[in-house]
Amino acid sequence: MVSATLTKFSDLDGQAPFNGCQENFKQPDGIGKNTGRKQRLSAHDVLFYEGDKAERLYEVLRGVMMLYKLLPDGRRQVVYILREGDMLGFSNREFFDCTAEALTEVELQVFESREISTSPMMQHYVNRCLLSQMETLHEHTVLLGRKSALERVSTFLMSLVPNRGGHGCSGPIEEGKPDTKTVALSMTRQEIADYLGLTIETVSRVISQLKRRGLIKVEKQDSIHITNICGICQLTGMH
Amino acid sequence: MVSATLTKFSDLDGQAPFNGCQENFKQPDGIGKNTGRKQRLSAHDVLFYEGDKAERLYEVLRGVMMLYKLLPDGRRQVVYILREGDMLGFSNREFFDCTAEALTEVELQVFESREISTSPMMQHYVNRCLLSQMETLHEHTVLLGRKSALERVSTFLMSLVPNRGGHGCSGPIEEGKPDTKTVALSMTRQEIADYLGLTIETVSRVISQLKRRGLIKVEKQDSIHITNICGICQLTGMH
DNA sequence: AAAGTAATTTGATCTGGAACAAACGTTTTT
DNA sequence: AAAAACGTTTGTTCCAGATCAAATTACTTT
Repeated sequence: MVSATLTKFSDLDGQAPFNGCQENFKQPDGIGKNTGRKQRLSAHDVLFYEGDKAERLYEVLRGVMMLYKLLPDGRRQVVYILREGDMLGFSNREFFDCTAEALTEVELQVFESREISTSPMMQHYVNRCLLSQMETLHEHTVLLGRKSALERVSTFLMSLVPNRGGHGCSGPIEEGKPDTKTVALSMTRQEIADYLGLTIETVSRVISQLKRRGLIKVEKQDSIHITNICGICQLTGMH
Repeated sequence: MVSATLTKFSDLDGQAPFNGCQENFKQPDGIGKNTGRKQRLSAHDVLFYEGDKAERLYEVLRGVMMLYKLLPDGRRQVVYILREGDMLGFSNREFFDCTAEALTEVELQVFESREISTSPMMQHYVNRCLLSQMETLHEHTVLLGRKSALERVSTFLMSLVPNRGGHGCSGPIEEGKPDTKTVALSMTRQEIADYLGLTIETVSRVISQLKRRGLIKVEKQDSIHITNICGICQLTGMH
């Protein structure tokens, strides 16, 4: 059994003791853009398109990415947001079912698919990763299927507060600690709208409403200071 | 590498050649309701609740189940429909994130979690299973976030037509073969509504509309004869 | 088969969020 | 620094789907 505390896939290489792992994973980076094992992306670069051949896995070392799907008429749904430590590039079939695009500058660790399938340890790690993503997707399904616009945006904001994302804000806050946090959205209003199943206008209106209610302050367009985390939390529909 | 054509987890036991598998999986059933390795459920029986301790995996051998989540005020979202060959009971944490309920009579194969984690072959199978569920969830995310009621119900009906569920109905149909199929919903209107993020009334109205348009015939409440599969397919928003 | 119960359909009205439109900020280009 | 381009906010109108309310149909039970 792999330790439950592992949080980085790329840390596995040094220790993977059994089977597979014919190659050494960590390599010096720098040979151009895709240096064999590391890759850099600028904001809005596409890593792969839906329908592309799936032959590599990636781990986000730095930055934020999104997975999305398009309908033929151009409607878009962002299905997942990937942050540091998250993996992407899994596929059931030969081809990707989503497009992967960078939201910010991104640094990736690159793995060939066969590197994974020959190492039980890595497979186990991938498994945990999939399970965690599945749980997030279940939560998001509830958001899209059953929550109001106010609840959606509040849930989204809470997901950006470390350690409060999932089922945070249970009960009153520790004495002395201010119930306050500045979060980076790393997404435009359009991207947030496409993630939350809303329009850009509705996202903007809800943010304005939260501002008016004194729960948040918009510092820069993509940086929000939450002045009352618990207050936002009460609006997520989960309490 | 495990053969890509495996479709049943419970078939693995006979062949699993390496490691783990200290026990023989298939056992005679019949000792009461939960016979160690098999389990039967009646329609609307709950297999496990959200928050229950997660220590077993299940494979659906017969029947249909659903996974759902509830909000504190009673709103429900069905997040996944499980059919023959599907697995459930995965969990990232110690506890289940969803409730699992039978929609019809169900027969399950039961596995202890540690049986899985000690067999790389089974882990690999579980992995494929997770990836397939992930892909379905991505599709469903698009449905919930971006599709109209008509598109949602049409997509749902198409998912019940074997081999046409995902990206079916590409181009014209083979000569001679009638573009027709009777499908069992195995769900009430309320369950369908909670799956599609709609109300019971909207689901009913869309079904009536499809009936009026001559695309389907409602044979029994939960049995629908699709008289023009291609016609329904055109309404899914994916063509 | 009749009575009772539950699920579904249909009708009428209401409303949250979409769509359209314009004004306002912010960043980039020249 | 002015102009252009882009993203965001705010205002107005509209409509798809929710909500509320019966009526109808399908199952159970007796």
